[in-house]
Amino acid sequence: MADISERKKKILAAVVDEYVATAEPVGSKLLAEKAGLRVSPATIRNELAELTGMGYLAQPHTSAGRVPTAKGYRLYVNELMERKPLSDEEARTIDSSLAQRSGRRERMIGDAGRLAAELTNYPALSMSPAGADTVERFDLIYVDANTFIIVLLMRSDTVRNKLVRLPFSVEEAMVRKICTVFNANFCGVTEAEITPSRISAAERAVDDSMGLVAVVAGFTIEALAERGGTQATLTDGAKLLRLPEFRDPDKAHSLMSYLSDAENLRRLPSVSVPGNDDIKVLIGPENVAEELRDSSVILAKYDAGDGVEGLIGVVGPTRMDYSVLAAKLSYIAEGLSKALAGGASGALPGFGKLMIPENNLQNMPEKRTE
Amino acid sequence: MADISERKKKILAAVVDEYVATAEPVGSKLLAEKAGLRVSPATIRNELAELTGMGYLAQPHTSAGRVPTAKGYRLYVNELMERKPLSDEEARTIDSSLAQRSGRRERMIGDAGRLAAELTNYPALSMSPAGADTVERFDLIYVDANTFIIVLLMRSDTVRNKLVRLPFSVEEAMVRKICTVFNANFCGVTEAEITPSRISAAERAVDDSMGLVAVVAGFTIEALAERGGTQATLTDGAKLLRLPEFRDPDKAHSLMSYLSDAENLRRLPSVSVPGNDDIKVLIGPENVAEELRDSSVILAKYDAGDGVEGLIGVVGPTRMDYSVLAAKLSYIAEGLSKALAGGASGALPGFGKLMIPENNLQNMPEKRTE
DNA sequence: ATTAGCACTCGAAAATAAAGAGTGCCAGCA
DNA sequence: TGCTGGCACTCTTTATTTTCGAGTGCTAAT
Repeated sequence: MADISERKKKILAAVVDEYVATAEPVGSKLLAEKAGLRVSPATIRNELAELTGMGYLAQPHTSAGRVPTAKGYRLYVNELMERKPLSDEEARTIDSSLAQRSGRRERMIGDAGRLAAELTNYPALSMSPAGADTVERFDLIYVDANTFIIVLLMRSDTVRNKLVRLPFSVEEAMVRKICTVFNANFCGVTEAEITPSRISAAERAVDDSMGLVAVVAGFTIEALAERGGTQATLTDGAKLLRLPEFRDPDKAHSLMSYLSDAENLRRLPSVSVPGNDDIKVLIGPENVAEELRDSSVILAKYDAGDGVEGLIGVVGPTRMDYSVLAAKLSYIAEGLSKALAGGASGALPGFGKLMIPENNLQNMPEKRTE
Repeated sequence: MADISERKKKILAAVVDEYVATAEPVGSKLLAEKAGLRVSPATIRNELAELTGMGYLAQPHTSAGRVPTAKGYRLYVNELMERKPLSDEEARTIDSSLAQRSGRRERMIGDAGRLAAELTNYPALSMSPAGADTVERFDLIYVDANTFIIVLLMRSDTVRNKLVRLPFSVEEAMVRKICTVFNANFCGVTEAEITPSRISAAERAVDDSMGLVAVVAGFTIEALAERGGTQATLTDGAKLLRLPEFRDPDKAHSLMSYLSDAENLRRLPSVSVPGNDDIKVLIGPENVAEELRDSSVILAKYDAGDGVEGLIGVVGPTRMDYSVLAAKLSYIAEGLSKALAGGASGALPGFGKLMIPENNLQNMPEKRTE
């Protein structure tokens, strides 16, 4: 890959930059002007022909300008592109947006996705692959004779709960006993380890003939299963339609349908690609899915705490400004990591910010500026 | 509106049916065959001309067939269309899909949306306008010296919680005291009623100098605000792109962008229209938003319990099969009402179904058949 | 009132023509 | 050997024209 002249690199970079900006195949004449080289179009043409032969460029038809191939983009991303730093203003926008909401973790991740979509003008996707979670502590709140609440404090510092209404009555002591048993036997346990036999054992231990233990265990399993799977969401898919490469409704439809299934999103980042590890770029055919063959995905890692890693990124055509997108996404990911570390699990969340008066005086729910 | 001959009605209905099916303007010859009338195309032409004059039909250009106007659709929806009952098979599909998931309320509503989208092949929207909620009961779970969990049991039978980590330590007694005070003073209270003065009073009552009361109050406000607003989501927006009327990418973009803002969705059903009250049909220009001017929305009411009403529906072009869509949506809405009433708040949720073994043996999360 | 007949309109699709951008290659020049 | 200007050629894009046909509105006859 390094067996490529300096001048060719410069030309390739210029082609990519130009094509990314205009979406039109770029020709020798334009390059002669724009690329910093002081050579004639004819010379450029020779170089272009060679680059095409090497597979970095392609031409839509015999008599058109050149367009980068996936291989061309790959080289560009790995070696050529200059890492553009964010403008101060953008950095500030991101900082403040992320600082604003120190709410629940899921919500912050969702918000980060929205932010990414807004800032990049591409559909954003956000994933939080919670590693196998476990219950840290069980609480059963006895409400009345036929109502109690299950509260699970998870190792991931999230809390799950469920209100249970019974068609018969139980005594508070019973609820307490169940709680104790669960805390003794099901803390730190993974989903797979909640076996029917262990449940029966617990049932015997508390002398439960009414299936209460089963209810609590069922909910626990549910909570673990939900946390165990990666959450993946797409924000603002409509933004695709603005792009010239998706003016063909069939293409747009195929891609958008594909992306609207969360299952597909989850599978997305499974490919491994050369290059930086904090930011992952999947270019066109590097994607496994047929539907993504002429689209690219840029993903940035963030740290969701406890060593769990999430991803936030954008989807778009192969023709994207990888350098600025990568910069923006890294910055967002970094900010998100900090926000999650600082806010959600560390010190008292937004202690200064959550104070009542301000919060309550602007009491219209969910006012977002867009 | 009733000043319209029986034959005209028949013809109008035929035009609508045909146009809905084919998306092509329909002409006199076809109508002469399809509509049950035993008259010649020429006669039909006369009638068509009159219907056009009355504003029920329009022709795209001088020499094309007729297309229903919004007014035409309105008449069709209100008087003409035959309420087609669902096929047994469809009914069964819906029943079983809804019965399957007896999870949390929000989840069920979301699932119903997905079901609607799948069954109708249109983007679905689901809204749950929870009326002003209040807290029924506060619980503070003391975890360790600098951690506790806030658990709010709401009147709507949902539970909200938050994990609080403190940068200093508190005693269990203190947490208990705060809990007592909140239960005494903030149960059944709306968001607006949580005033700074009441909070200060509570702070004095428990001798809180560290802002713990403020944290709990802040979370309470947040929970109330969130519940108070209508939740609205769109499922499967990509389905729009399959329709001929959205082959124009600009149209598609405009509508999809509009729909991807939840705020817009919330505003949607504010118009009141003539006709049945359980199912609401907004036809083209009856919609307030510019972006919806040549689209229609069909919404069915469901009962989310406690007299709170939600909506579930679909969005599409004005050319939709209102009768079958209305039927499907009513059925889903009805089923959802039952499911919510029976499962979530009534008896023990899915007592038989939630049993452990089956649930745990198929332990791959979220396997949905699609 | 209904119908057959017919001239007419107007869009969609097909056919044709013109324009333009960019290439590849060759021959000349440093 | 590498660069450059020149030039013929290719192939898309766009515009223009032509053709075709579906559907109408009107009139006159039943």
